[in-house]
Amino acid sequence: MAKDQLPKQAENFPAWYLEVVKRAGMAEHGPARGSQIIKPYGFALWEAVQRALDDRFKATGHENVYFPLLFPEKLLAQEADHVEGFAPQVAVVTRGGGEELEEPLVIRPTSEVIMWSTYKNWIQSYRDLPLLLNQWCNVVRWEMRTRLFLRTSEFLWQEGHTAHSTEGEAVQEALQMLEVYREVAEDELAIPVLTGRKSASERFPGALETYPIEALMRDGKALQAGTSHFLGQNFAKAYDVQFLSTHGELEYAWATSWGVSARVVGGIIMTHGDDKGLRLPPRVAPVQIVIVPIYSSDEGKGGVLELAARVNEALIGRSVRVKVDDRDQYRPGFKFAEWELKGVPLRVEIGPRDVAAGQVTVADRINGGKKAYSAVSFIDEAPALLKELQRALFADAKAFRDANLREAASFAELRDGLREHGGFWTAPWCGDFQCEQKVSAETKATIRVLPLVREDPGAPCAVCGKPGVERATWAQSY
RNA sequence: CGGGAAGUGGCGCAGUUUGGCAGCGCGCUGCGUUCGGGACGCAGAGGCCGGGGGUUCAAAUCCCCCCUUCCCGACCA
Repeated sequence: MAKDQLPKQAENFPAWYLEVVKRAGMAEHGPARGSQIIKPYGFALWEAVQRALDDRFKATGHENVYFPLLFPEKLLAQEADHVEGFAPQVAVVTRGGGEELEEPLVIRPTSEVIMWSTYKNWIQSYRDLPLLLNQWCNVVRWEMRTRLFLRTSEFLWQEGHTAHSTEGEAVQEALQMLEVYREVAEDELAIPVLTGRKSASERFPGALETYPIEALMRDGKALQAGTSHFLGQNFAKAYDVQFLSTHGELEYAWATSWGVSARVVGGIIMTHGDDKGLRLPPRVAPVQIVIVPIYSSDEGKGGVLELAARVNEALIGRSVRVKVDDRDQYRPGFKFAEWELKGVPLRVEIGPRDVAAGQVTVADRINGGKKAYSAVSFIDEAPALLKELQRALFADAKAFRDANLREAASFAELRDGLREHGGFWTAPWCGDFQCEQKVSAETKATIRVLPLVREDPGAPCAVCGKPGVERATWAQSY
């Protein structure tokens, strides 16, 4: 009988989540308020996400850079909406070298300010544009309430900051990166997402449009897994970034910024996890196949380890991330449970019976179940099997998301649905902040997305009954 | 930042009410038996009881301040 079981996912989702994060060896709390230490297994997953994103950034012409962690506080004050939005969450360094600093330094909560105040020096002509830069870094935001991966006071992310000569090009850039994020979420992380625009009240401070990807967690709450912003000329004007156009006129540059953080690691856990722990998408799983050798006597041991080593090498030859768990101190049942907790997509069991039959026993973490393969055919089929599991995991998550993406015809239905069922609820909206606020006040939900292209819903606002201007999608969220 | 709960070997906890030798389970180390779904025996190691101050002959235990974590709100990737 299994000892030391996880909390049931359905009974206490937050406790289940924290247990998985800790027991799978992904992260633990750090010593400072809201900080976290990311452990090797969690970091390996983040690295896989980084690779998937970075490959696409390069493919779309972006270059990586690094800007300072600290910059003078007064720089922050130049863009009104931006400073107002971030001031409460900014950490400030006031001492250095054993003395009070004359000029306090802020720890970046995001880098629009330091980058755009520098872009001023880099951009003179339309020939300097577009400027397509990204950086992988950490940022600090003094959040009131924190949770491992999902909201920590310091977090890892990438932030792209681009400058363009025309409004149209900047909007296209923001939408292009939204599409990159959608593709990484769905094709790599197997997380189906909604894309769209944010309402004015949910927009990034200083942005004209914010385009998010929104995912649905297994407890019915939404998670913003990435955002792309069209910033207009706000930052160019605040930091005086002007260029000479083809017509010889001085113009302000157009900006975008976009980011994905290590929060998505939490998103993977909460999208795919079950009562046994994680289920990882093969494309980003640090270990795709684990081989567990089983032997009951020293005589059987040699043959088992030999077959395990052969399968291991053959899989490495097929570019599979494979690991042989030959730890002597644990028995097979313990290893099975542990790798299930860690979410490894396929587990290969090789024991004396398998050696005798020239076969391997393969357990499937995504769909469940075990199946015997001849060693040779498993080696041949493994890459295709992993592809199939990736597809199955996405299909699973999508079925759940689609089943929890509902339409509300009335305010009562919207309110009760958000309160009682959770998930996404779509309803016609008049566009007024008052109506948005009323729903939020009664349900704790917020508008997660509006359609990318505004379209008449052909029905009155579910809240006030005035003519609707578009359909809003609501959910409670992390 | 408001309301609630909690911090005791790596992890999970008891002990605090009523002050008096710091304990239990898991894990860890060694040896042996085991090994196809979370093994067992024997012998060990490991703790300024979150931090600082106070009361007392004596503090994990009582008082004050601070820090951190969890849950519920307000804030957010």
